[in-house]
Amino acid sequence: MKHHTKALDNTDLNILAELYADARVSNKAIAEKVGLAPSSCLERVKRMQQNGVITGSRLLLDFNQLGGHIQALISVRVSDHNRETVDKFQQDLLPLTEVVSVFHLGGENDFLVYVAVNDSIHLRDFVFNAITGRPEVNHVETALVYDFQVSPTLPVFKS
Amino acid sequence: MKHHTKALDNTDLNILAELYADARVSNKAIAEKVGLAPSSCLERVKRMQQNGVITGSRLLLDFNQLGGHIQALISVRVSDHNRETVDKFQQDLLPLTEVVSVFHLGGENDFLVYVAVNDSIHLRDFVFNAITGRPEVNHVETALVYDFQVSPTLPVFKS
DNA sequence: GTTGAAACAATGTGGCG
DNA sequence: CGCCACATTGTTTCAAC
Repeated sequence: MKHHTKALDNTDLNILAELYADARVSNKAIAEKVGLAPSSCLERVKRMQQNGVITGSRLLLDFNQLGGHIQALISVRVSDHNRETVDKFQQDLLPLTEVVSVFHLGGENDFLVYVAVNDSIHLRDFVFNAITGRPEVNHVETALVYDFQVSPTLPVFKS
Repeated sequence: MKHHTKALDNTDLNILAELYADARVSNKAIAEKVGLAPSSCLERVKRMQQNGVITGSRLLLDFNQLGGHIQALISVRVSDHNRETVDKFQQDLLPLTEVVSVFHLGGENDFLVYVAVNDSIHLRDFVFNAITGRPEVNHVETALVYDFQVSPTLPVFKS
């Protein structure tokens, strides 16, 4: 995935900052903000998609209004840390409709699974069916998510 | 924030699913997918933004290619669970450039702070300056994030 | 919700520094 | 080589139904 490319310049980072704050902003608006012609700006965005710097975009939603009244983070420890076991866990869990995201961690817990579900019955079912039912799973701990906030600004990294 | 509105219908959910998978998809493409005229589709998207169902959109980025070679989840316990303490913690942390997102949790840990930083020196500095330096913070534990994956599909909730 | 027209944005080409 | 201007194509948006 390391598509050996030239480093991003400051204009690239400015473009990413605009898109990070609002992924639906128009190319023309970005171009104005960063001081480029629309065609040049679009060229850079396309290039960053090709390079894999930009990997996609997501909507932020109020899951509560959609019926997802419970959100939880499930900490999971597995008995076996082979690459196959780890990859399979992620690949099995990510497509499940309840799953929003999956972290693979170093440290005490191996995974953190962020889920959104209807209600506590649905949460319990999910944990039994998708997590504790797996033979490699050793330890599970579920914490309710009261609030989840995403920064609107791109992290800045020193060159 | 509960803008008492009519429930979302199935077409609304289909629109959200399209935008969730790719927030930059064009309105015309959504309209085609869900079988609506572009004008009606746009009207629904606007309505859902007004209602607060759609709260924003973000780019997904490869932080590594941006120089964010270390990502971590910092678990934090605070000594005081008043609303003011909790709100202030989130409000102080979210604007920091290293912070990607903040979970407020029930359970043993009160917060989980997801950060992306340059290197381990930067991580150590962040933890000292932004977390352990706070008087209300009781307990801190940092876990490296080896991998983070976001589901491309919207959770489905039973009506 | 739809249609259709006008305004606007995205995108490809060629030329300039 | 990257940027810009311009022309073409496609998209958004609004009014009328």
